[in-house]
Amino acid sequence: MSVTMKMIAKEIGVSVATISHVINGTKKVSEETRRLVLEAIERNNYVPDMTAKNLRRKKTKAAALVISSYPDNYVTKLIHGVGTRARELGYSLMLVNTSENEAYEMEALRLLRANMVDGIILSPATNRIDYLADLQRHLPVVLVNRYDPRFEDIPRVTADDFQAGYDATTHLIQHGHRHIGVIYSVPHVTTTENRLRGYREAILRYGLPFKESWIVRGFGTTEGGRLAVKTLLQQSPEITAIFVLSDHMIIGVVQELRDQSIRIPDDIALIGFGDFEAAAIIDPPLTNVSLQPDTIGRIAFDILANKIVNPEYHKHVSLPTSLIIRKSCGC
Amino acid sequence: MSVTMKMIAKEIGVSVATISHVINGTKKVSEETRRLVLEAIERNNYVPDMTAKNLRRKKTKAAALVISSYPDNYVTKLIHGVGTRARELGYSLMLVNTSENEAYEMEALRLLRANMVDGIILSPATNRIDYLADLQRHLPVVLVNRYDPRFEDIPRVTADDFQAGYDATTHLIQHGHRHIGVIYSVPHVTTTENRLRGYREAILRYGLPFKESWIVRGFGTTEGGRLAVKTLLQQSPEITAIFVLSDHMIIGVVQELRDQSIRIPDDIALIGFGDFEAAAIIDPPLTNVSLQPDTIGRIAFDILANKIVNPEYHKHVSLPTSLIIRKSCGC
DNA sequence: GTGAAAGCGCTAACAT
DNA sequence: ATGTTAGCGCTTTCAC
Repeated sequence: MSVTMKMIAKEIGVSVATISHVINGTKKVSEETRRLVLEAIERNNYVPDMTAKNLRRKKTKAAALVISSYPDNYVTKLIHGVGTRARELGYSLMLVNTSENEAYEMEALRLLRANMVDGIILSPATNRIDYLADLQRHLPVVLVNRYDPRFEDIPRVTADDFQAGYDATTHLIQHGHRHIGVIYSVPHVTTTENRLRGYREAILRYGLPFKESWIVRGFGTTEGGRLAVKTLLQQSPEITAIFVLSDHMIIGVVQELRDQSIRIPDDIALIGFGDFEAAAIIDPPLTNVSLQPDTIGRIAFDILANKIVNPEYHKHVSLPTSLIIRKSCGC
Repeated sequence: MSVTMKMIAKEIGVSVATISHVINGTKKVSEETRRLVLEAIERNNYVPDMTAKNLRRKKTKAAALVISSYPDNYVTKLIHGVGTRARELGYSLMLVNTSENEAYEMEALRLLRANMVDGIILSPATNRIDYLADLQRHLPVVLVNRYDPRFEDIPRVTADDFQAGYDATTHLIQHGHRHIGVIYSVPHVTTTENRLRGYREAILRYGLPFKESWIVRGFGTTEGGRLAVKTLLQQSPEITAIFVLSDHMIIGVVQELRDQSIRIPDDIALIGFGDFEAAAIIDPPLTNVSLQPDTIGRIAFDILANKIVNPEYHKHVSLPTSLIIRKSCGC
């Protein structure tokens, strides 16, 4: 059995109230008693029970990160950013990976709603997050990456996906490409949609043709990238450049092109989304849109921490992206 | 304010006990009342308060993963494995990254000891984990990757680091290398020590020379790898092959060698530790020891789940590794 | 400066 | 089959 406050109290003949006060510094306690209490705590190796504290205080000093994605480089860094900032601000972090599964997500959210955490950072599986409007009334929520444009009052922090899509596409166009394919992985989310809008905007701007068949969906893994590019090249052999929206997929794309003896960037130029360490030493070095997921995570947690204190707090942040130019684009 | 069981009870004129029983299925309740209760729950959007439940039941159905490492590919996959298995078994997961900081680790463990979780999976910052002997009496703990050989009764799951080190080194030796360097990142942990033992064993076995200066420590990042290889080559120019013990560092190593126009594998052969997606398309493709961190994570959670139910449960698992042979070793 | 006691929202033993 | 009630270990008013 664990030692409780009551036992400590009895042992040194003070009240539990006093002990609580020296632990939390909630009231003045004489130096004498204070020492007595501290010693007893030390001696008994006493640790206050969190479950009791949580129940009584109606807060847990914990937050949850509910993320819906394959464990790629992007997500990894996001988790790291959130986790680090959480620790810095004295919060514990619950991690839920819902693997792009909406049912898991709703179940997790339901569980978290039960006062398990003081707030949630969520990267939802889809844009349709009506249930958030309700959840939000109970619990501070901040969205990362993906959001529902209809709910302007839920704070969010994202990369400027539109601009990133626009910039990457423009870069390809400036290299002379007129038939640019896109491989994305998750449909019906703002990240994908905004990047695609940027892509179309750039194409439109330069008066280039646009074909639905140049946009292909792939499973967000290496193998998924491989398959997707195979499909894309088969149905649209006129393609000379591809914009790949996930860091794991582009690896598969490179593998497949290589297997087919298609040269990068000579035959097909490539730009990826989400930079990662190895990109620089891949053959050829990959040009990527850099997203700073760790910064997104840190900022998201800061916003959450604010919103926990002040539920009215509300802020959107859209972070600039940058194009890390290496060789795969033809530069 | 949240709706409580009591309110539901009053609304439909049954006792809280009954409600608790229909929710938990702990006792037979008539179909009639059951329906009544369920409807009221639905109507009021009632969710049982976890903090109260946790306090009363003295368990949380949550586990913690305390990990002490840079967010490299290895850790990412480990987290994924643990997280997935946790969800499958109905547990929530708290994630604590202690960034190789022993003070953080102890603080986190202290917090977790306060009944926050039912068990802990820990990858400790160092081998000296005396405090674990005590912690373990309060809370089920299973170690991953790293352990303290003196505590045989703490369950653990690791890769067979010794064998992996032995195999990788042997492979290099068979390619004719006689001066093999090692770059590691974290000292005083069994992972590093066992890999190093494997390295020495192989060298001894083949009657090759051994020099302390061939073993160099680097910070476990890309930049750390860069610096370490610079040092290594400077102080021991006779080196013709390097065994790099972390996936991020080897990227820096490749970058640095390339910058110095040192050819891989002709001038320096390379084997890395911990395989990752991009390794296959790096120039040259990297030969790596494959570790299966996700499997380690899954197994660790299974052991923990067992130990939570039966504190006597006790098991060590050492997983086989394999050498993924590509080009950087000279094959 | 210190203590008594109520009560957070549940579960489970016990009574009916 | 259902209800009553005593806590779980803490925090926090209120009294002294």
